[in-house]
Amino acid sequence: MTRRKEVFEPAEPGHVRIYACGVTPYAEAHIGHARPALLWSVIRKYLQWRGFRVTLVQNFTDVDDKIIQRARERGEDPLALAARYAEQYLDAMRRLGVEEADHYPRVSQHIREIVEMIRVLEQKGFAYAVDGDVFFDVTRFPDYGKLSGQRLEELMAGTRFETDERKRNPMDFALWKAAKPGEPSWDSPWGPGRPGWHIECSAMSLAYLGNGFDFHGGGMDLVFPHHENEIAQSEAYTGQPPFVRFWVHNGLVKMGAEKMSKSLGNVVGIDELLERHPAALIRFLLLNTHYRSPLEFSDQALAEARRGWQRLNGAFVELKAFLRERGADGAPEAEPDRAGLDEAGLRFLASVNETPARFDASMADDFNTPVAIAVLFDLARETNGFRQHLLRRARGVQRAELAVLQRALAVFERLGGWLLGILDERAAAGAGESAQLLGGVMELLLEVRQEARARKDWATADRIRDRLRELGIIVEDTPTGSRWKLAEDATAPGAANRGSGTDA
RNA sequence: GGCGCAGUAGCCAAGGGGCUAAGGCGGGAGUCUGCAAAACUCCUAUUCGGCGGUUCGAGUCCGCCCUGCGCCUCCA
Repeated sequence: MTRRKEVFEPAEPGHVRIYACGVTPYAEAHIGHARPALLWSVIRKYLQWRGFRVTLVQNFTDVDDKIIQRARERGEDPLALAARYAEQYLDAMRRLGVEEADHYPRVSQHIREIVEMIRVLEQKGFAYAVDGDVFFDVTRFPDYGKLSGQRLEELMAGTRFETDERKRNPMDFALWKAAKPGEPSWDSPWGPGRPGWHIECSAMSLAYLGNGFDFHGGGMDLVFPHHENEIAQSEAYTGQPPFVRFWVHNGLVKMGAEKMSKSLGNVVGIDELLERHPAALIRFLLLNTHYRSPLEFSDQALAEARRGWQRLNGAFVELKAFLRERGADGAPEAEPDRAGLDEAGLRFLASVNETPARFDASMADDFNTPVAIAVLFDLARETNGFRQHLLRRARGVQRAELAVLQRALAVFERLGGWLLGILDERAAAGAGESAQLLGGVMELLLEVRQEARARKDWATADRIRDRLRELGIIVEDTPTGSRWKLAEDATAPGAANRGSGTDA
C-alpha cells in the first residue's frame, strides 16, 4: 500500500495467502490471461521453495454482462457457457505447465456470501438500495482512491459518462443488480437479482483467505475501478483495514503498441500458440520481462526469444545427455571431492554452488524473473565451458567432475525446470507416434552417415546433412557423435535428439 | 481533462542515490573442427527521452516539458 518495494514477511507466520484475479470465461483464453496465471504459479513455487506454505485462490467471474450477452447470442445457458470456457482456460493453463491453484471459486457458487456481505454493508450505512439495486456510497469511505492515487473530488469532476440518476454520487457502484427478464438471478433481501462486478472478489477472497491476506494480484487495468472498489467495500465491511497487504499488478500484454484485449479483437489464443511452440518457450518469453513491465508480443519477439531460449535449454539438454552417456544422470553424490578437481573444476563448482543464492536474491527482489533467468544463463555458459574443457583435455572425466556436473544438473532441473518451467528436455523431443517414428528413422540415417564419415566419404556425409537441412532438420557433429534437431521454421514441435553416432 | 505506468546499446531487457550500467539477441575478431553448425573466449552504452533543481555524488530523488501506453465504461 505504500506504492514501494518492502521487505516481505507473511501476516501468518510460514503461510502466504494469495488471491489472484482470474478471468471472466466468455471466450477463448489468450496470452494476456496466461501472464498473471503463470506469474502466480511461479511465485507460488518460489515461495514453496523458500519453505512457505502457500494458499493460492483464483476466481472465475461466471456471472457477468458479457457472458449473458454471449449466451443470448448463441441461445445457450449463461452458466453452461461460462463453465465451458472455464474448462478451456484450465486446460490451456495445464498445457502451459501452470499448476492448478488451490481453489477456483465461482460467483455462482458463492451468492450466499455475497448477499450476506451486501446486507452488512447496507446495515452499516455504506450501501443503499433503490428499486432492487444496491449501490455502495463512496462518500462514506474516506480512503476511497488510495490505491490508484486518485481523489474523489477529481473523480467526480472527471465523470464524463452518463450516470444512473438514482445514485447518490456519480462514483457509487453497484453491489447488486436487480434481475432483468431472461437473466440468471438469485433471491435476495432486495428481490431477485445478481451480484455487481466487484463484490465477488471481496466476498470470495475473504471467505477463502480471511481479512488482511498477503497478496492480491491482477492486471494493471484492474487497478481502477475494480481493486479500488474491492478495497472500499471490503474495508467498510470488516472495519479492520488493511483488506490486502500487498497489491501486485502485472503489466499488460500488447500487440504492437496496443493492448491485447478481447474487445479490441487482437488476441492471440493460448491453444493456437501451443500448437506451434513448446510451452517452455512461451514461458521463457513471458518470464523474461519483469511482471510490472508491459510486454509487446509479436512473432519477431517470439523468434528472438527462441534463439536465446535454445542456448539455455540446449545447455541443459546437452548436460543431461553428457551425464546419461556416462551412466551418471541419476541423483547427485553427496559432496564432490574437491581433491579430484582441477582449477577449472573448482571454479565451476563455486559457480554451481552460488547459483541458488543468486537466483533466490533475484526472486526475492520483487520476483525479478528476468534477473533469475540471467543467473541461469550464467550457469549455462559455465556448464558448456566446463564440458568443453573436459572433452578437450586428454584425460577422461573424473568421478568428482561428474559429481559437480550432476549438481549443476540438479540446479537446472530445480530452478529452470520445476520452478520457472522454462527448461524442458522433451520440449524438444517432440511427442506422439510420428515423432517417435522420426526418431527411429533419424537414428538409422545418422548411423549410415557416421559410417560414411568414418570412411572420409565427405560427399555422402554432406549430402545427407544438406538434404536434411532442406527438409527442416539440422544435423550437428560433436566430438561424441552427431545429433539432430528441427529447425526453427519447422512446423512440428521442436526436437533435439541425440543420434547414436560413434562414442568417444 | 484527471489519475497511473513507461522511455536505458542496432533490437529485447534488468538496475530505482556511490564498486568498471546485469543478461539475452544481433554484429565483429578468435579457439575447436574434414567442412558446416553448435559451444567457448574477447570486443560491441564515458552514458540512461529533454531541460532545470536537490546532493560531496543522480538512469536512480524533485519540478517542468516531450513521446508512447493504460485507466476513468466491460477487460488479466
